[in-house]
Amino acid sequence: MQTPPENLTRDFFARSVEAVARDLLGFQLTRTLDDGTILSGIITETEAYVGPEDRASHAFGGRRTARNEHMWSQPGTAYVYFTYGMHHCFNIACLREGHPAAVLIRAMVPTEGIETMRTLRSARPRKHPLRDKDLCNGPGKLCQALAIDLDLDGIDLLQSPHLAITQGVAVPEARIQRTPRIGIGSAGDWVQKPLRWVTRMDPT
DNA sequence: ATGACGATTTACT
DNA sequence: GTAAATCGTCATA
Repeated sequence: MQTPPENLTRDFFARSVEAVARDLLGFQLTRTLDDGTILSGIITETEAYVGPEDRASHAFGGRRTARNEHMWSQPGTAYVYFTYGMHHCFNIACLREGHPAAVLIRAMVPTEGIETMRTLRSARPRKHPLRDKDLCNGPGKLCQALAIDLDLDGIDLLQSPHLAITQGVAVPEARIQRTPRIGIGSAGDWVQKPLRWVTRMDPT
């Protein structure tokens, strides 16, 4: 019998977004649907959006709008946005209230509720059946697989019955790769900064 | 009011 | 590798 996963504290998110992005690797993300279905997985890829100085951030230059309001919220708040007319992305606010920093959760390895995730990911007709490894290996895919949409924008991850993060396995530095962020068009110096963290959950 | 664009994904050549 | 899908958001007017 294992001890239940330890819930995170506010302090975990009240740190630099880089530290949180790194430490979230290996942690468990759990979504509870309204019908009680549990969906969860182990986080394997994150990105940090640092603050007003970050040209790739929605909050660059101190922009504060209805969409990105929850980047500015207290640490542990979900920031969910809709993009490309069809995808959602899930982030978590970090550091402190009033400072727009957030970690984008880009990918996870699904561990529970896989068949439900496959159904959610196949809402639209699909050419080929989805392999497990393709369910949550991208920020839009992960949101679709977990039924994360704007309803969850602004929720507190330390309080929500719908979405939670719990401590998982420690991931050693040797298993972590840092790279520039994905999909950043033009953001000057910020394009190249190594603000993406990736790990592999399968043995090498 | 309008237009360009996007922290993406999928299918096709 | 290239392109289409698809629409809310934001800056400009």
